[in-house]
Parts: sequence; structure tokens; C-alpha cells
Amino acid sequence: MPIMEPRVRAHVAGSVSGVNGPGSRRERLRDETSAEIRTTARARLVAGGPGEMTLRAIARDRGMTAPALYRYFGSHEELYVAVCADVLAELTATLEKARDDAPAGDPVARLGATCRAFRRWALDHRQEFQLIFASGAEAPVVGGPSQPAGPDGDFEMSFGAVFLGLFAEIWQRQPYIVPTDDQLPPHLVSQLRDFAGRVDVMGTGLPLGALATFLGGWVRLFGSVAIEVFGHLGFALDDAEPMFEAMLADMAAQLSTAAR
Amino acid sequence: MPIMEPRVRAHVAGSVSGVNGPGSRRERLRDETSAEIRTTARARLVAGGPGEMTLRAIARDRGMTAPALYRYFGSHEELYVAVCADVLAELTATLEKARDDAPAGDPVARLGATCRAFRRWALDHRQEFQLIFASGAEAPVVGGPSQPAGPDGDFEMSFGAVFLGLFAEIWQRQPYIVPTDDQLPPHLVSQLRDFAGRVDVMGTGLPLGALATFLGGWVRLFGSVAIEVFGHLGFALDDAEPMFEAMLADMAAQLSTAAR
DNA sequence: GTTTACTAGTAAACGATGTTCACTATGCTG
DNA sequence: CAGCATAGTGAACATCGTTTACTAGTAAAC
Repeated sequence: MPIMEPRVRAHVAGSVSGVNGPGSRRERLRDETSAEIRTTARARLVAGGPGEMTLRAIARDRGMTAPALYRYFGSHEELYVAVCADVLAELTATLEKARDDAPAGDPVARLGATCRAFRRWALDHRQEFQLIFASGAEAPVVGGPSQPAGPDGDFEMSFGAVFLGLFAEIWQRQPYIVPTDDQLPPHLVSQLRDFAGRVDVMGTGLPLGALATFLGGWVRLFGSVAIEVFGHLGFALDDAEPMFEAMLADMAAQLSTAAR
Repeated sequence: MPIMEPRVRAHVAGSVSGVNGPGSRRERLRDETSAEIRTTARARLVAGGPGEMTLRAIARDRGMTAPALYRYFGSHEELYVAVCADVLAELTATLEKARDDAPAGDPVARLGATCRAFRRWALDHRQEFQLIFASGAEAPVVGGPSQPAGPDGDFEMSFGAVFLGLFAEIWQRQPYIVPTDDQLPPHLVSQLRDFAGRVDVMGTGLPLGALATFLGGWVRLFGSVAIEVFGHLGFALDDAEPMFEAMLADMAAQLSTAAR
């Protein structure tokens, strides 16, 4: 009598003995089915909101029964986060493409293009945006298990790095005016120092003030997009693009103030 | 045989004939029970998230059975929005109190206090904040049924007016520098004109540029609070207060640039 | 090549949920 | 007092997440 039941064992790594490992036919089919399930789930999400993303309905759409899904995901919640990961990966890819389609020599323009792509994606994928950015599942807090961009433990970073990278790029090409450390509130300085230590893999030697500028930009970008997607500008505007562009222009101006 | 069943009739306006109208004992008890149900629902919300806000559990908490709740709310959804309305009213009251506790002669300080109260309330009521501001139920769009601040048809305005009123107050006391109409993108100007027409009840003669400043402030405020509550700053900071204060200071500075 | 082990899948069942329907007290109204 | 609207119950239905047998098919082992 084996210690682990077959089903559980299957969840560990596909197989425990033999050469049924990665690349095998079984493994491939399994991954395909898993991807199709996540796609079906996402289709239901965009069609009718998270409430329609039910195991039974997803299985029905695929011509299966609900318990079969448990071969691929340990619970409804697990499928949920898998879809989140998919969506986040897609968003990241979208942003990277927008960045790379912009002229390589003009990092500020690259940042602008990436920001616009973020807004466009959010407006075109409201359900997904809500799923990712307004979920009760709060992103891992700062002092987390310190996994260095693990499997997908660090939720945010995968695509947050796109923006941070752009800020670093801009800084390296042409430093802009940033507050000196003693112009920043001490409590912010210490937090920024920790943060810099955690992401110094970039090794770009960004001053803390530049990190503060980055975070400020992230706040403005996220805020502008979120307020529009959540409909909290609709009481005044039916098209928030001009305000978004004004925000971008302001940000670009701030990042174009030659510091030397 | 009556055209409408009793239960439905009860939902119309409490009673259709007789003097069982407002103020009657029945009516009072009914309103009390309704309020208790909403309170119970909200307690479950803060305790375990929206997923715990189930009709049967709420009824159980109150020592009733689920179908009884249908005497008070036509559906789960209806109870849901009733709780939203309660929360929004509480938030509005909190903001108004913060505003009125600040020195009457310094509207900029009053705005600052109100903004801080907004952030504080959001952090102390994360579930409620999420319920109200990140719900898929998008607030009524701009060109809505044009109900003039109806029963609670216009979701946002009840508390958005607090901020708009403060901006008007500041402007009246000491106008600040705002862009002229021809400095704004035309598409924004036309939208602002519509908006001004819709809220001119204030009759303060705010220029469109001041409305743009107000909206910009609302974007920054909401964005700063939302990004913190949703945990999308946690990857860098564990306490976003310094950044929030910096944002407030910047806003205050902008509103203190005497225009004449 | 047969046997063995594992895999993906099904069917049935349990408890919980939103909702409806038939029914019963209770208290207001004429 | 007679009549009726109201607040509430209990049973039922469909759906959901999840667990537990169980079965057919496929890969691996001897």
C-alpha cells in the first residue's frame, strides 16, 4: 500500500519514478489540457464576471464533469490564481511589446508607450484588470519570504520590473532632478533603502530619490487607470483619455529635467 | 383575487391603502429590522469578506430563516447594494465630520484633513472600501438617466460633492492658478462644460480649469488610497504614509498659488 | 507480451447556497 | 369582532464546491 494516493502523487510533479518526467507525451497532454481549462475559465470570466467562473460550468463548456478538473487544480481557488497568473503574464508581455515597439533611443517615449499600453489593456480587459488588481488576495507584503522572483511567488514584480527597468533606463541615459536623501522624509528613506537592497539586482545605482520618483509614477499610473476602469470618473467624464495624457505629459516633463 | 400578491405589494411602498404609511408602528419595526439585517450583513463582510455575506448565514446570525429576508430585500443582490449604500453614507459622514473639525477659515487645511480621513477610513475599512470602489457594478455613467441626485441613484455624488465643495470653497476664498480653457485639450473642455452644467447647482462659477484641477486631485487621491488598500505598493513600502503626505503637500501647494 | 501501475475521467453523494412556494400565526384595520 | 396584510417557517429545486468510489485506457516493468 503506497503512502500517497495516486491522485496526490500526480499533483506533486507529474510522476515520481520512471522517465515519465518533463517532455513525455503524458506531460505534454496534461499541460495542454490545463491550459485549455484556464482559457475556458478566462472566457467565462470576461463573458459574465467572476461569478460565472464556476468549476461545473467550466467543465461543462469543455464536455467534462467537474471532478475531473481536480486532476489539474487542487481547488477552485487554485484554478483562480492560475488564471490570475496567466493574465498577469499576458499583461507583462503586452507591456514589453509596447516598450520594444517604441524607439529604442528614447526611453521616455518608451515609458509613455508602455503606460498607454497599460491603460489600453486595462480598458480592453476590465474583468481581468479587476481580477488582478482589485482582488482581496493582497499581494505579498514587503517583508515576505524573500523569494528572489520565485516561480510566481512575487506577484507584482514580474511586470512591475518593466516599469522600474524603464525608469532605470531613463536615469542612465539622462539623469533627471530628484530629491536628495535629506529632502525626503526619513521614514521614506529607510524604506527606500530596504527596497533598493531588495532589487539591486539591477545594479544601476539609482539614487533613493529616483526610486521615490518611480514609485510616485507608479501611483499616478495605477491610480489613473484604476479610477477609470472602476468607473469613478464617469460622474464627470465619459472619456478620460485627455486627463490621462495630461498626466503622462506631466510625468514626461518631470523625467526630462536634465540634472547635469 | 388581487392583481399583486401581498409580498410584492409590501415591497412597493410599505402599504398601499389605509394609514399604515410612514410613521406607523409596523413601518418603524420594519425599518429597524431592515437596518439590523444590513448591519449583520456588514459584520459578516468585515469578518470574512464578501464570500461570507450569504443570505442563509445572515439569517442564521439573526435567528431567522433565509426566506424571511425576502420580506426586506428582493434578492441577495438587493441586500448587497443596500449595504453599499449604508457604507457610502457612513463614509460621507466621516468625511464631512473631518472637514468640519478642521479650522473653518482654512479651506486648504480642511481639504487636507478630509483627504487624510479618506485614507484612514479606507485603511480601517478595507473590505468596505473594496466593496464600494472596486465592485464590478460600475457607477452610473455620465449620460445617465439624469436623475438629480436621486434617492441614491447617483452613487458617487453624495460624497464626491464633499470634495468638489471643498475645491469650490478654496477657489472662492483665494483663486489659484488654473489653466485657461484654450490651454486644455478641446475634448476635455467640452466634457468639463457638460459636467459644469450638471453640477452648477453649486453656482460658484468655477472656471473649467478649476474643475480639471478638482478632477486631477480626485484622481490622485483615489489612486493613492486605492493602490495602498489593494496592496500594490507593498512590494516596495510597508507604510505608504510618507508618500501620501507628499502627494497632499504637492496638492496643497498647487492650490495655494495665488492667481490674483 | 503479458502484467502491473498509474492516469484521466465518470457517477453518485454531501453540505451549502439563492430562490420559490405553500402555509401559519400575529397583529392592524374597518 | 371579522377580515386581511404581514412576518415568518418549512419543504423543495437547481446550482455550486468537494469527496469518494469506481472504470477504462495507457505507459512502464518484468
